[in-house]
Amino acid sequence: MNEKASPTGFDPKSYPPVLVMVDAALFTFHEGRLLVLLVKRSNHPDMGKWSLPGGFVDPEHDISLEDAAQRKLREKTGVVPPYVEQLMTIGNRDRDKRGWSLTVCYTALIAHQKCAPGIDTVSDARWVGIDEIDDVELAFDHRDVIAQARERLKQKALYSIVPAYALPEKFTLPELQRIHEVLIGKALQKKSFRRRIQQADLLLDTGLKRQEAGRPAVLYKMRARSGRFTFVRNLEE
Amino acid sequence: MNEKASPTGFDPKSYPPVLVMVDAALFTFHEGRLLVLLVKRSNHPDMGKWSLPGGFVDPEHDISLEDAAQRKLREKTGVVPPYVEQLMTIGNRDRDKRGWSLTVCYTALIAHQKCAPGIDTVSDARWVGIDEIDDVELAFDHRDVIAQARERLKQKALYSIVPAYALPEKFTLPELQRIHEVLIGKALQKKSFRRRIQQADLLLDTGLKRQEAGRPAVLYKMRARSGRFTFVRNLEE
DNA sequence: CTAATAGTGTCTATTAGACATTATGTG
DNA sequence: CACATAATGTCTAATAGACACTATTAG
Repeated sequence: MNEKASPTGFDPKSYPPVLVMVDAALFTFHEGRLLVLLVKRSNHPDMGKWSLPGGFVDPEHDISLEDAAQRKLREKTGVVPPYVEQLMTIGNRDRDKRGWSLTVCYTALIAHQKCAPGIDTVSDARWVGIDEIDDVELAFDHRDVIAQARERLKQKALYSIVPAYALPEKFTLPELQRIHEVLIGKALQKKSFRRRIQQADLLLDTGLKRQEAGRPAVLYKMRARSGRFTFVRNLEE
Repeated sequence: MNEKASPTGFDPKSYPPVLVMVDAALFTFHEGRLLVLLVKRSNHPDMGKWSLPGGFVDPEHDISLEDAAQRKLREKTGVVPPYVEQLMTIGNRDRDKRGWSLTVCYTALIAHQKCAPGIDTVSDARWVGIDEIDDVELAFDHRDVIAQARERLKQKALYSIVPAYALPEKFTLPELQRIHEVLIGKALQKKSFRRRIQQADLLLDTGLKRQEAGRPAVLYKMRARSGRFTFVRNLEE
């Protein structure tokens, strides 16, 4: 219906260009809080506001969207997070005043300590507690993206142990339960939480323990495919 | 890090263009079979092969991606399906020989009879049984898209009644169970299936019945928010 | 010893699976 | 009546919630 002009078929380049970006909501868990990484915009539009790490896809260097997203994350954190999953794509006429714009958004998780140590000392990137995000001026529609990413993570906390990727490689069950509780927004039964994980055999006992106060806790690490495992029965919200 | 050239900041238009498309895997259920709508490509590349309904986003006319997807679907079926959900976005250097290309893919569901009656008589669009898809020459990476859409629908069949959107507005519980069984790929317990739906109060008794052979079945329709409801406990695969 | 935290035992409640049984239509 | 399909009754099995209990460290 749109193909009327050229007889040799249709020339895609006759369309005005679309601005194509990738953005990533990178979460981590530190000192009992869920944090998201923000970077300060140094260019128009929305200069000076905070935004998710991301930017334009570079067709000359990026092989794929995943590639582009990983590159943006590596530029900000120094490493590629162990969990990167496509969240959704937003594209419309009005989200960027430079033109019709589209962003492919990713959710990513990483251990706090694995990030470039620079992050906390550099002024153009910072971790923000998810509950303080309302006080931050965010660029574009990134507030919506963060909200959606958080909602998806909450769902995953109900039926998987994906949130473990926001912890160090070795972690304790109380730590894992804690991040699930923060995501779900309610206290969980210790017994239920542990039972299902142990029954599904998702974690490997490292033989090490961590002690802070009271009885030392066993340090576990994830088994190979545990990130993809889903329980048939969810925890209750 | 990429912003080095222009002093006034960064010009997105200095990047080579990305081809931006939307594609939709539209499913329906008819005579016990899950069908997907394919259209024959009339242009290069992949001319003559079958593809998902879709095409280039038109920044001058499409307000948003959802808008573009709905437009493409309306062009092929005459109506906008009652269920359209973003599936995923694929973008890379090699999927389209015309250049770096990106497609935002949607999963859609519709009642078979609600489509333009033309579909079955027109040669450039046809419903294909999902199990016969291996025998069809498909354009681009659309085979992957269909596989992913199907997998996601299967998951939804395990924890929701979203598949009901592939049925007419009024449908019977045996019909709904049938499409769930096809998606999940296994027979379900009638009692379990009905019990959970009735307990969650997802359907409305229309007072009508449908009879084919044996006892007439009650015709139901979906309640307002039933499509978003999720059971806490899944059916087993 | 107490305080603190990790981890277990065990009972109940919910709900899916299995499968027999009853209900309601046609011819 | 027989047949076909719809719908229900009822038992079992699996597993999450609740919460009391035991275990292991520090001081």
